Amino acid sequence: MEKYNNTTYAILGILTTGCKSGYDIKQLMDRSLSHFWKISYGQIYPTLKQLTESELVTVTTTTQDGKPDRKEYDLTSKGMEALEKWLLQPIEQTPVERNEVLLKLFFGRHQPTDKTLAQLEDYKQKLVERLQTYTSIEQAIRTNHETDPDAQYWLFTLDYGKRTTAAAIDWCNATIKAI
Amino acid sequence: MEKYNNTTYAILGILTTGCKSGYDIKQLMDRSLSHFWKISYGQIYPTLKQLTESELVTVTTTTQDGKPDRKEYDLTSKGMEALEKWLLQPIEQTPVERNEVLLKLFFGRHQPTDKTLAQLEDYKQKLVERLQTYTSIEQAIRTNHETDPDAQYWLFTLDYGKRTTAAAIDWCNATIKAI
DNA sequence: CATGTCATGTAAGGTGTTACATGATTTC
DNA sequence: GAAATCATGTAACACCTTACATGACATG
Repeated sequence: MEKYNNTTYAILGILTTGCKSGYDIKQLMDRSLSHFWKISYGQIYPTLKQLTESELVTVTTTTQDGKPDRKEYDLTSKGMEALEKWLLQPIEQTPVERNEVLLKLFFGRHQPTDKTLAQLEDYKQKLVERLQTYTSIEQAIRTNHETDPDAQYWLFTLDYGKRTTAAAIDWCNATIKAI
Repeated sequence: MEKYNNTTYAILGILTTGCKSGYDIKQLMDRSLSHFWKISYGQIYPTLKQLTESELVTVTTTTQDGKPDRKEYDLTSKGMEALEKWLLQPIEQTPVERNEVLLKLFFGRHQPTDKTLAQLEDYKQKLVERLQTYTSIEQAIRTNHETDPDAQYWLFTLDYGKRTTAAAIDWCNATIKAI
């Protein structure tokens, strides 16, 4: 069995949720996975093509009136197997999150203090907005997917985002005070 | 003035701390910036070459007895200006941290519960180890760089790592209970 | 005598984004 | 009439890691 990268498995996984087209996949990603996995069309379409060639998915073109043609993708049993196998693989190593704010703060000595503070305030605001986004997503899942068997897991991942973001906001406040 | 990527500025910044060679830069990165910025030699050496060509740094080859030759890089005034200018630029957008654990958990419905729990336990352990690493780095900074004017800022970035990691550990515990 | 440290560098390949191209329909 | 939504796709380029190549000295 070939090996694929995580993004490919993400697409495979999303196809189990009812999303069928490249467009659908992008929608769900932006709405529900965006806080820990984000990809562009430039990745989605070529990956779907590749998955079709490897026979992990099949494709059907459907015509709709008033809307453009769609290509609908469905997992094959081989595709489902590949997904399940990947899920069971242990996670190698958590890659480092690159943080531009921390990078600049690391060299904060070469910057006027008021600029450093302004940057921290700005970052804090972005984090607060992010936290609000998470709350919106949470609401959306609770109302639109109440009976969805996936909902529970989706809320777990959201909770992660909420907790770590809240911790980052606390850090902003503490650091602003300390400077 | 040309534009460079953040990694290039990271290298420029590290050159202000007393590190002078590519090897030194890698050392400091691994020891002090590794929790929010990590790069390989495959990036460092070509970047130093490029910075020399752009005249942001100068290079001197020094011979040492018992050790290989070293190339020592020094910031030029043009280089220092570029660094300061970059520090003042506002941060565009915080990129999304890709998290394989969350990605798999998102599709947790297709995995046996005991496997999901095992993965969370594993992740938790890695986070605990990471927290310990941060504490070691903190100790190292407090003892080796007590009088260093950079130390304060380095400790701020470490505090970020500690707080967000602790929040992630809390999340692990809560999620393990909830499943 | 094997491993670790010090030290520099390149080539190949993977991964990803951005910008562009195309075009119909619906909503304000 | 403009903008948003729906929908697919490619080419160019940016960025980065891994593996390899080289070699001396020090430590156990």
